[in-house]
Amino acid sequence: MPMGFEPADMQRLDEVVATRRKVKQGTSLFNVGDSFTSLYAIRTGFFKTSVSTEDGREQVTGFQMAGEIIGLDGIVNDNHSCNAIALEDAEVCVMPFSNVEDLSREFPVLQRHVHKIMSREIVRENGIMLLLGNMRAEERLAAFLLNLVQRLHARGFSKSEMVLRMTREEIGSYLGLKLETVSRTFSKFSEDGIIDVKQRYVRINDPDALKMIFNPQTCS
Amino acid sequence: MPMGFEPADMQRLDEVVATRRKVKQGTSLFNVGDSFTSLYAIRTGFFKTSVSTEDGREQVTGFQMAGEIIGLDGIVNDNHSCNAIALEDAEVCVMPFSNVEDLSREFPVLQRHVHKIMSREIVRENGIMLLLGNMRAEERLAAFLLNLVQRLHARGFSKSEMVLRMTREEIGSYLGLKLETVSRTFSKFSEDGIIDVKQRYVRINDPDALKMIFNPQTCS
DNA sequence: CGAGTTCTTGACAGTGATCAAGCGACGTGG
DNA sequence: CCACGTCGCTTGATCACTGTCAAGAACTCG
Repeated sequence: MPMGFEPADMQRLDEVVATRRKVKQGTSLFNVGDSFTSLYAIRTGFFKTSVSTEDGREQVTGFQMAGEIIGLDGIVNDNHSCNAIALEDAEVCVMPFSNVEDLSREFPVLQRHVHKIMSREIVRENGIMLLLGNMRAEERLAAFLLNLVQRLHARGFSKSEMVLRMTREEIGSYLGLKLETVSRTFSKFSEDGIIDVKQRYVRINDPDALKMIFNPQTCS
Repeated sequence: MPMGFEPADMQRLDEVVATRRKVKQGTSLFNVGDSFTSLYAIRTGFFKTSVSTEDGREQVTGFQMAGEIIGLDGIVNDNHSCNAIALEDAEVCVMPFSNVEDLSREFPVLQRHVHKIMSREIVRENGIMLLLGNMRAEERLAAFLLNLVQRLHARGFSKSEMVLRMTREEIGSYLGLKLETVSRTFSKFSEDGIIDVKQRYVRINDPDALKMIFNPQTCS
């Protein structure tokens, strides 16, 4: 939720959230073609969003965690254009979009917040396009790990350790790689001592080395 | 501009546009790091937007033509995170974002319009991620040509002919390919009789063949 | 007309995909 | 508690697509 509200307004702003909804691991919050009614704020759990070609090739478009918003894809056509699937048991706040729009007109700070969330998503996707269009496998995975651990750290988790919620195949789909390449790249990072990997568990031993792979200029 | 306005409102809505601005071919409307103040509606001309890695690799994130909106990337951080460069002499309507927000609160139909524009951009980028992550060179170029000619046709141009405003290198950057691969793929399509190419001029002889390459399922 | 840019084409190389096999972890049911 | 089956992960061998390097042609614009 955005900062900068008058306490008196907080109660009104609670009105954006209609209900909560639990989503079991492996089930979808929404799918391509579902009619769009609401945005969802993730309270707990972990999601992936994906789109597909007609012939079944899947592209994971993002991994979302607590505090992030999903469903923005549905606004333009009143139908969702991607799938949102829980990678672990999750709970979301259902925010009917008409409520969001009504209250946005009343509270400029909420209006601004909504605009920033959408703009942030556009900028994030620009970054992924750069990754998919220009980077090599090692750079992609380094960027992915740094991004993930940074977001987890912002939520109070470790700066260097994490348990991945997604499979190698899902990571590969997100990064435009095959699962074997993801696995091999993990192994290489591990052999180089940059990380420790054991299945879903990853420990980053040398974050600077990852940053160097991701971005050789910034010798931080 | 959005449909469904009362004529009486039209005059107020003109207030979103503060000024017009001409942008000469090869110059930028804004660059990474420029402070964000306005969205821009393209009146005439053709733009590319791009982001870069620190070490100078460029990713074209989109090509924009008359009627489309650029600058949405700037909202989240009050700074632009991509470059917008005119590929031909252009003119844009400058829409100070504070005007957009103020009038959005007054006119729900404008508010809805703004939200749809941002959502459309998110969905478009999802599609590019799918292209960059999963498609082969021929599929990427077929998708690109079909998309471009469709947008031009919607603006009253030919359904089958076009003059590209961008170089092979810029197409390649957008599609995650090198310019030589773009050129070779053009040549292959031409040898197969699917298109005629002569430098920037492209004529689509067999749109169905392109659709088949792009999406083998839909045997339209 | 000429310089520079853009495009095409060829030869070769490299990154990551594909195919294949085996291992390890996890969960379920006996 | 253990056996077994499934799913996910790792690793090896080979292949293919696209990238790289290079040269020359065609076009553009001052």
